[in-house]
Order: sequence, then structure tokens, then C-alpha cells
Amino acid sequence: MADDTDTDELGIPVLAKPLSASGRKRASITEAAIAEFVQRGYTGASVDSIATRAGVSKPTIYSHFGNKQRLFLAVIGGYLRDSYTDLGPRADGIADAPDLRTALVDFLGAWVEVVLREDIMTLRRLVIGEVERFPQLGEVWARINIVHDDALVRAFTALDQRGTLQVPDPRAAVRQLIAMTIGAAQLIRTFRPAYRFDDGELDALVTSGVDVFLSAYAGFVVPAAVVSRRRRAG
Amino acid sequence: MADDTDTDELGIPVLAKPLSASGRKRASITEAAIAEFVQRGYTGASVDSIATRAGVSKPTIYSHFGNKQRLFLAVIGGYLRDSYTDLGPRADGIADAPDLRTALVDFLGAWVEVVLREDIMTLRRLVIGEVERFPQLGEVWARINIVHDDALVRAFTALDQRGTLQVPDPRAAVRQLIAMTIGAAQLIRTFRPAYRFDDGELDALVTSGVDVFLSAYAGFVVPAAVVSRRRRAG
DNA sequence: GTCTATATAAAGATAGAC
DNA sequence: GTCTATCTTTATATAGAC
Repeated sequence: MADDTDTDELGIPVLAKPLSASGRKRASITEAAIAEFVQRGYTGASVDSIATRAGVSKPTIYSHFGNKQRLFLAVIGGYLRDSYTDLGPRADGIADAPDLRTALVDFLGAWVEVVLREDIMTLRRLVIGEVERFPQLGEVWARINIVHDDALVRAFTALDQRGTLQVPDPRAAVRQLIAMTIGAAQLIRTFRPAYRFDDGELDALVTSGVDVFLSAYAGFVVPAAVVSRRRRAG
Repeated sequence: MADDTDTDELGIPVLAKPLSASGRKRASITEAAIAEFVQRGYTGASVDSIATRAGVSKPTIYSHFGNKQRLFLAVIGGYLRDSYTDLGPRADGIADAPDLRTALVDFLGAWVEVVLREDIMTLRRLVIGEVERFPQLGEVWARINIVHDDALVRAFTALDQRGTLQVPDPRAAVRQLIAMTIGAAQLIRTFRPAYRFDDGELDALVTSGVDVFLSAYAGFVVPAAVVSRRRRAG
């Protein structure tokens, strides 16, 4: 058993830093398990195969992690946490950027490139597919999203106080902005892993999302979004 | 083998209408297989268990569907197609509704209630989790979404021609509206199956999404979204 | 077409030696 | 702590009788 390992508040075992020979084996098991689980899913993955990949015997895995479920939670939960903790660009400069529209487009454009990475998308599909069996992983994901959103929430709160934006509910506004840009792109690739965005397609998607957002919350219509509209209306 | 069954353009076997005794068995296998796959996933489901649920023997299943993969594709693909073909409210009245905002809120509110149903969400998670193994299912899903979006696309195109809305790219606009409302709600429940929306929470989410949409594409700010904003700006 | 019975392989997990 | 060897169960798939 491995009941002596600590777990965080979501039940994800927190692994100690590997140092000893035993620690190195544990690390190699972790690495092998991530690869196997990501590739074949929870049920499809076999402990045998993980042992072979890691270059250890099966009982070694069981002595470290107890059983397959604990192994999955520990390695995938930890992988999630570590991957996303410092993932994506920082939003710190946005509140003070000279051109808000450009700053948002750049920020969201960089972010969407990260979340559309194959490895990230595959991990995402794995977690979604297993979330009814392992609800803790969904909670980890939700928490990570909140943390990531916070940067934009702070920026919009500041901009609201300065009067640059009028955002009564910053968190809701952030959710809307992200849904229109990142969420829309992610949704396509969630169901169509092979889909490739054309040159400029992602850009247009992000830009028009930002424009809709600004036209609602900045109280003005941004040029590019509404050329045809100005013409028509005028 | 079951190589004599027809398949549609996505490779999903099209099942003939069940009539004979053999047809009834086939139908009961289909029903049992859907339940088993939805409950345990593709790899976790066992043909043994499906046979028991259906009250038939294992060879009967293999004689009808060939192997487990074909069985999965046939029943889940068919279930997807049938479930979603006439799912959700009709958007036909929207272009001619006296109050566009109310019509959109009602329409999207009804729609989001359907897509958040447990059985629909579970099916969605299953498809996402298996989409790398069965890309056809993702294509089916994408096609269904396009069909569903079309109703709104037509409505916005008509409203654009009449000048009620200014929507240069109706399909992109529909995607944005749906992302902010349905997509945002769906995303939460995708990772948190146990999450329950408060009374009014879904309503607020949908309404504020519609308001952002209208403020961008109708060229005016709708009352409820911006009370605090009018005050500030005035 | 459908069954019983079975072939064959692989899974999760552990006993016991070192 | 880690290994070899093994237990037990369950999986997909099929042969052959009716």
C-alpha cells in the first residue's frame, strides 16, 4: 500500500521530490504511466505495459501506488496541476496596455495556441472521458480555470474602476470573452482532433470575439468589426 | 460478419428497421449496448455484459455486428444521430418575433436545458473520450451542430437583410452567441457533472450572453445589461 | 439464426524469495 | 524495496450442434 502519501484538498496524492533510487523508480513509473494513460485511457491502459515502459516490475508499481485507480489519480492529477500551473501567457500587462484591443488579441491569441496543442487537447479529452469515474480531476481542472481567469478578472476590474470599461460583473465578462475566443476554438478541436485552422482563421476568430466583447463592455464599436456595418447604417 | 449492412457517408452503419424475430434481437442488442457503453465507456464495456442485458448469446451479437468496434460505432453513432436529429427547440419564429431579445433568451434557454440533461452530457463525454479512436463520431457531432446552428444563421441573415441586425458573418456570430450562452454552461458541466446551477444562474448567463450579442450586432445597448453603465457613462 | 461450450489472451493483483 | 512467478478473473472471439 501507499497510504502514507499525503493528499491535497482534492484527494490528489502529492508526490515527494524524487531523490533516492526508490525515488527515481517512482519518477520513471510516473512518466511511463502518464504516457500509457494518455495514449490508451484509464481502462485501456495496463499496469503490465506501464511496468515495461518504466523498466520496473509490476509489484514495484503496486508498492508505490497501491492500485491502478490511485496510480491514475496521482499521475494524471499531478500532471494536470503541473502542466497548467505555469501554462499560458501572463495577463499582467493588460490593464496598462496602450491599446486594449491589441493587448487582448495578443494575449488570447497566445493562449489559444497553447490550449490547442495536441498534448493538451489529448489530456483534456482524457479527463473529460474519465470525469464521472474520477470527479476530482474535473475539480482540479475547474480550479485551474478559475486561477487563469483571475488575471483577466483583475485587469477588467481595474479598467472598470478607471472608467475605460464598464463591467458590472467582471467574472461573467471574462467567461464570455474566453467562451467566444478560446472556448469556440477548443470546442472545434475537441470533437475534431484532425481539424486544422487556416492561416488567419484563428486570428479572425479571436479578433472578432474581442471586438464583440469591447463593443458590449467598452461602449464603443471597434473599427475592424464593423466596416460593413458603418456603411450600411450610415 | 456483418459486411452486408450499409454505411452512411461517415462510415456509420445504417440499421434497417427491425421487424422479424432477428430484427427484434438486433434492437434489443442495440438498446443494451447503448446502456453498457454509456455506462462503462468503450474499453470498459464487455460484450458478455451486453449479451446478458439483451437476453441473447454472445455469438448472436457477433453475427449481427461483426466485432466490438463495429458494434460501438453502429449503436453510438446511430444513437447520436437519432437523439440530436429532432433535439432542441425550433428557431423558426425568431426572425419574425416581436421582441428579438426575448425570443433569443427563450430559445437559448430552452436549448441549454436540453443539452445539460444528464444523459446528453454523459453521451457527450463518452464521444469526446473516444473521439481519437472513433473520429467518425466527432464528425457526426460536428455535422449535427452545423445543422442546429443553421436555424439561427438563417434568422440572422434575414434580420441583417431587413436591417434589424448588422451581421457581416452570420455563422461566426451564431458561434459567438452559442459559445457565450450554451457553450459556457456546457463547459462547466462537462468537467463538473455534479454541479447544479442556482435558480436564475442559467437565466442570467443566457440573458447576459444575448445582451452582449445584441449590443455588438444590433448596434444598441439593451437595458438590463447596462444599467450601471448608463449611470456611469451619463 | 441462435445457442452451449470453449479457445486464447490479457487483465489486476499478490506470495514469497532475496 | 524489488524482483520472479503465479493466482484469479475476465476479456474478445469462435467452433460446432441444432
